[in-house]
Amino acid sequence: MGTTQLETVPEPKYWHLKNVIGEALDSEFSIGEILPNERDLAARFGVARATLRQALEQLELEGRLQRRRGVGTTVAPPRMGVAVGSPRQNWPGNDDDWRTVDCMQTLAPVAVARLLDQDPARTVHLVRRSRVSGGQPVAAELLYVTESAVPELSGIDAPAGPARARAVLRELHRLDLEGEDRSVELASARADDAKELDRLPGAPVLLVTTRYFAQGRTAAVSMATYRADTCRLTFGDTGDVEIHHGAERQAQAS
Amino acid sequence: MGTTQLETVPEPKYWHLKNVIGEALDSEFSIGEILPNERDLAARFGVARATLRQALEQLELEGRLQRRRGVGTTVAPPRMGVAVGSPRQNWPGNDDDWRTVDCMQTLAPVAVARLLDQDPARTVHLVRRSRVSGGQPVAAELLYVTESAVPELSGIDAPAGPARARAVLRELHRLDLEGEDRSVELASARADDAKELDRLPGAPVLLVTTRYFAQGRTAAVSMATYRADTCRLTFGDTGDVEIHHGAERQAQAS
DNA sequence: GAGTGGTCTAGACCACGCG
DNA sequence: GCGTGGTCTAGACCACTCG
Repeated sequence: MGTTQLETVPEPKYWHLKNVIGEALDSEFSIGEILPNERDLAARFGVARATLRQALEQLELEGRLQRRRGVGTTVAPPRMGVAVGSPRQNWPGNDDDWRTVDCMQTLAPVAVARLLDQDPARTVHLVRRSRVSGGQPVAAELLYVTESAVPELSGIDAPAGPARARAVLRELHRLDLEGEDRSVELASARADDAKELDRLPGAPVLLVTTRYFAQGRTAAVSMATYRADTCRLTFGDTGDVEIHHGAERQAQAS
Repeated sequence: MGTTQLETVPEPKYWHLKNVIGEALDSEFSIGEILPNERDLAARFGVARATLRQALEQLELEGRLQRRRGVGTTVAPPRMGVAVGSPRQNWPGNDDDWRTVDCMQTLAPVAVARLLDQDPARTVHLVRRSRVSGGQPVAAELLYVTESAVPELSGIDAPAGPARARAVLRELHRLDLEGEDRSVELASARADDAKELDRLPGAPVLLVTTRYFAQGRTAAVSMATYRADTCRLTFGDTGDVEIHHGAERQAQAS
């Protein structure tokens, strides 16, 4: 990465900087390599640190850099493809790479109650799961299950921990899944999700909301929060993929 | 929106600010209403403008605010649900809300050539389309079509404009679509896409990459860039949706 | 304790939209 | 021309990680 002077064009400096550094990442750095620290980089490019940071933020958003406080900035590996709802990915049974955390009985937020098409005053089972892929935490999920979908659990009072969560998932799995309904949007990580995903609060995430239908009703709603910097969500019945990576930058470059 | 003092906790000011303003948006503002300008707001909350801006940026990322240079900051309407690939949404025929822009013959970027499983030295048809929903531009698409998928066009030399684009789509539509393959990831808008989407370069977008299979091969690849601030991508065969909105904030609030 | 990224400040000027 | 948000600066201090 040279000490190149920025041009004097009307384009923002941070935009140039982002492109210059982005190209340097492709040609002069390898995955996992650590960059010089922000103060040095800023001095080298002759800009204020805040400006340099604006460029790095963009590159991090695009999944090309990873920054950790107290450690440094490293070159990120290509985003990993994470399968979302191809062959009933999340419907229990395939505990693939989901780790069941715990379970409690609570009131669903009104927005979730609406998705469940249920009275907000009725309690639901709330199962928390987290998904790990390639050794990295990639998603935190809140799974809201209506009590009517898993009636056998009404009497059970297992401790509100993993055991109970597994019981709920087991009962849920007994149902015939009739369909699902999904949406994806950009959000920022809530404090607790951020912690679980090893990010700072407010980090960009992809919020995947799924409704599961069974017995002619909405049986459960999942709100899964995926790290936007490290994940590429994949859909589709052909479960191969993993072609598309790294070099896609050239298709998307300015 | 009061002149509330920020607490003296170790949480970042901009995070508090974001929450405070976010709550004010729900309770004291209506959609489309304009907020006081940044300098006033910063003074009112007793913070530097940069700090206030950090909070507003987050809210904009979450689709709750809309900021336009030279105009001001307004309260954004709830994100619109945009159907992505339920009943062959993009496969020609349904010109739904897609507007065909133009078409040219060019070399595909190597990443796209790889997705097409084709020699990067072979040219492709590149159709540009843009999608409008609710009067707003929501997506810009680059559709790469292999020449072998639409052989009838080899001899044609219509002017490289909309007419030619429509011809390509027409031929493409003749094929039997055998399957598709989709991925969604966060990206930042390239300069030209940004312009088309009425955003600044680098604005956060959802990049939807789709491979279309026909005749046992990959016939086309679409790279569609959706505004992340205004769109919620919806999937699934039950094409209703539009329940889930606004109030979901309570499900996602810190 | 040294070094990193994260937050925050108080200014300045620029680019754009609109009357 | 005025007011808006967008960019940029040069500093300061904080929170975290690690040797």
